[in-house]
Amino acid sequence: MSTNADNVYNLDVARILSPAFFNRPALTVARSLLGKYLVRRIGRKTVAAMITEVEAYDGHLDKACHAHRGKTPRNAVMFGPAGHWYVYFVYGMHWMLNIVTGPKDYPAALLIRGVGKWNGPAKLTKALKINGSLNGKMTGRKSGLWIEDRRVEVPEKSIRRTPRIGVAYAKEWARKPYRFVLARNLDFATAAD
DNA sequence: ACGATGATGAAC
DNA sequence: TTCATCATCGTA
Repeated sequence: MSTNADNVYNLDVARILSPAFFNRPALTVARSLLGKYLVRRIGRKTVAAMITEVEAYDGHLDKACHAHRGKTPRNAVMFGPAGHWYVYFVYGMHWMLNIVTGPKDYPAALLIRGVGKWNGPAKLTKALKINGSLNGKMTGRKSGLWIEDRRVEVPEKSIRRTPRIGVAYAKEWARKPYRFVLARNLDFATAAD
C-alpha cells in the first residue's frame, strides 16, 4: 500500500459531493449540478458521465412536484434529508432518478434527465442499472451511486433554462423555467480533463 | 400519433 | 376494489 496510491485514493474521495452540497435550494443545486459527474459502480466496473440536464421539483406548492398532495409512501424520501436518492417507477416501465435537496421536511428533488451520451431520464437509468433498490439510499460510494466534482467549468452562457417536460397538468407551474440544460458543445471541457 | 405496461393514490 | 393517471420511449 504505497503513499502514492493513498494520495490518488484521497483525491478521488475529496471530490465526491457530500450530502451537505445538496442541502441548499433546489434551483441553486440544479444549476450547479450541470458539469458534475454521475458515477455508478456496477460490479467491478465504474461508469462516469457528465450531467447535462436536470429539472427541479421544489416544495409542496409546486403543482408538478410529487409532494404537492402531501406525504405518501412513494414520495416520503423527498421529505427526508438532502443527498439521498429518490427513485420511482412510471409508465409501467421506466425508473426515474432524483436527488433530494434542501432541509429535512421540505420536499424537493432534482430529476436527472441527461448524463453523457444518454439523453432522457429513463434511458440513463436503464444504461446505468438504476432501479428502486436505490430509493432512499444516501449518495456515496456505499450506495454504488454518487456525484463527483471534476472541476469542469460551466459558464452561464452554456446553460439554457426551459419549462419542465411532461408536466402540462401543473398549470402555471408547468411554465416555470425549472429545467436546466447544458449546451452540447461543451466537449472541450471533457477533452481537457 | 399511439401503444406498451404496472405502480400509485384517490374515490367509492 | 376499481379506475384514471402517469416527471417516458420506440415505432409509425
